[in-house]
Amino acid sequence: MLGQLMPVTIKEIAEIAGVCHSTVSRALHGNEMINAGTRAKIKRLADEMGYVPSAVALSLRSQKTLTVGIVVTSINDPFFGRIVEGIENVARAANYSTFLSTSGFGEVGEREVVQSFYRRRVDAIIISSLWGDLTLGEEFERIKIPIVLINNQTEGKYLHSVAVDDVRGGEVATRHLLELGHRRISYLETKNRWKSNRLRREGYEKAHRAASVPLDPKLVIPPLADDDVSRGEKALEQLLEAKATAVFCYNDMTAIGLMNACRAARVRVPQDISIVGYDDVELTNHVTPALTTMHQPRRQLGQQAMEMTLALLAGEDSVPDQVLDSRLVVRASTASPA
Amino acid sequence: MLGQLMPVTIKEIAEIAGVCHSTVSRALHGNEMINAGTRAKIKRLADEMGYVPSAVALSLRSQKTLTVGIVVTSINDPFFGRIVEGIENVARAANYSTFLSTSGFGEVGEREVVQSFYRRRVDAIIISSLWGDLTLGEEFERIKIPIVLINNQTEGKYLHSVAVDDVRGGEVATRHLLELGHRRISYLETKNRWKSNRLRREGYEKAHRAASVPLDPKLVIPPLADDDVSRGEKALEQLLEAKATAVFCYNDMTAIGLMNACRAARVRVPQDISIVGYDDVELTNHVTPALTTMHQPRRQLGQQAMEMTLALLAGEDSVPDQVLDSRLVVRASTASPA
DNA sequence: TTGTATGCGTTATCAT
DNA sequence: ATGATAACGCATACAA
Repeated sequence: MLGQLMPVTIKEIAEIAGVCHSTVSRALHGNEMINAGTRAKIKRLADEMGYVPSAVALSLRSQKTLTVGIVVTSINDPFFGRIVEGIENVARAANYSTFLSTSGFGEVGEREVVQSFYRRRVDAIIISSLWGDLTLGEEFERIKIPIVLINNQTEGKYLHSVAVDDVRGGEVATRHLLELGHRRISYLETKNRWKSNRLRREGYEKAHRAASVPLDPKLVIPPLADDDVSRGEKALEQLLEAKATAVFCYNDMTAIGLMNACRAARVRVPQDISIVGYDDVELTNHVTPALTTMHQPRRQLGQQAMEMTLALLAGEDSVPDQVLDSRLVVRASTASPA
Repeated sequence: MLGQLMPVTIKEIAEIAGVCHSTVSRALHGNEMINAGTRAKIKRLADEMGYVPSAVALSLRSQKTLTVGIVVTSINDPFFGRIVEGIENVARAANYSTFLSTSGFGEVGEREVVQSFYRRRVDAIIISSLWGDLTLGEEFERIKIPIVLINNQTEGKYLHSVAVDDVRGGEVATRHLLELGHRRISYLETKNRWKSNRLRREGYEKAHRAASVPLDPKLVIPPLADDDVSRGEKALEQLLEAKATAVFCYNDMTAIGLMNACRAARVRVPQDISIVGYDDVELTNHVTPALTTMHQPRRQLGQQAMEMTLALLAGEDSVPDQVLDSRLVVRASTASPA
């Protein structure tokens, strides 16, 4: 049906113009000394014929593709949407294109994706999805291109990263509850992002120590489900048993699940229990009551990651890891205990 | 093992193996008659050296890049997330990679993106973002590759498309309200997607005619803001003036904006006013009351689009446009009028 | 069975 | 000022 009519090449332009293809190349590039007449003629011709240079050929020759691969666990997750947006904006402004790929949660998916990016000869890779301290290390060892991790979950030091200070985040969130007067504050853990989970819990503990409020292990609720929302929904019972008056949740979706459970059980938020989330997903503004949460600068996370990538690509010697700050957004889901 | 700066090429393997590079190529491809010994040796060598073929070189030679470009207005919009996910899954299974790019809402962004994809020599383009009946037509005219539109907003017939039946969707949503006993039902319009807006309104009118309920032009509320949510928030006053007892909103985000306004004004949903959204974004399940809405099979939309693309790429003669059905999801935001 | 040569589209280094 | 030629990495038609 669609006759794959081939794109115009400089060779074809050259033929019609009655010159050599290298002349066309020069004319189009402009920066050579070339007869003004032929240059004009060739430019006009190229325009008429709808010439668009082949990035493929350019890539082969220059050994640079001007592409970066992005891997996220799920493109649907509202958390990643803004990150990708941030990356894409900076990338586009720098004439880079982005390959997007999802890895799911398994390590296998990640290897596959990285492998595929390597075949494509992307100039760099930005990853916002590491599942654990996987063996992807070897993979990276061989692939000598810049790799930037966003909120990375590994300890490897050979990689560049931009992240939010999770310890501080957990600390600020918890302090907010302490300052409201809460003394029995729960932390609701997650399953699949063990590092940031640990850091936020560290912050949670740190805040308690700073306020000289004793920690009760019973108040740390381990993950009861895979899915973020269900995890929150299933936690209510344990929270009540532990007599918590406030909860700091690993992320917003878990907090929202918990809120659902509270509504169903006629537990009032924030009168009976205060809830703090993490991420500040759009959603948090639209639930009832609006959720108090730690705002993560997600768009900026993506932008910084891409800017670091560009710096690395430009061969800059020292591209320091970035640590961004999250900030508390107080809404309606937290209050002083009864 | 030995990580070198540049990726390994068949030439390098050939040198070490003491054979010609074409022999390596054949050995790696397997389907040629070749000495079993040398094949094994070469394969082992390639493995040891960490050889990964260059997709760039392959593309140049084969004139196929095994890539498709995706353009959406915003990657952050929950509506597009699932669509992209659907595309990506099918694409990856078929060994295609996806370039992702956002166009914003202007036509300029779209041209730019399509242009960039063309330079990259993508094999096809999937667009889920057309702003109007833009002049992108010429652009497509020249680019002789398959283009698949998702929920397209243009009338061009030279393009392929997969869409949800908006007329029927509007009709079903409205009928639901009519069946609940409502007689003054508003339609809340949108701004930047005039075609589907028109179609949903058509469905809205059709349902009224089918039920012999007179239409009141005052009940159709034109867009009062650019942003989806604000549009909903600003509409309440006019709704009350028009004495509407129910509202069919162009999409979920607008419906949620309206719900916010209702809460602020102490207008009870659904007791005082029933609200129906459109899209069934995740969010709708988590607002209070949970939103009744038209479910769009977004993931399937993406999958179908990519499958159509693959069919077109495979040279299939007739690849019919797809029209998917949306279905009503009744939740808590609708009830019979007082 | 394997080596040689060619071309994909482009830029760059030679010549002329 | 411009033409000829090589090179980027790979697959393949043709020769041996």
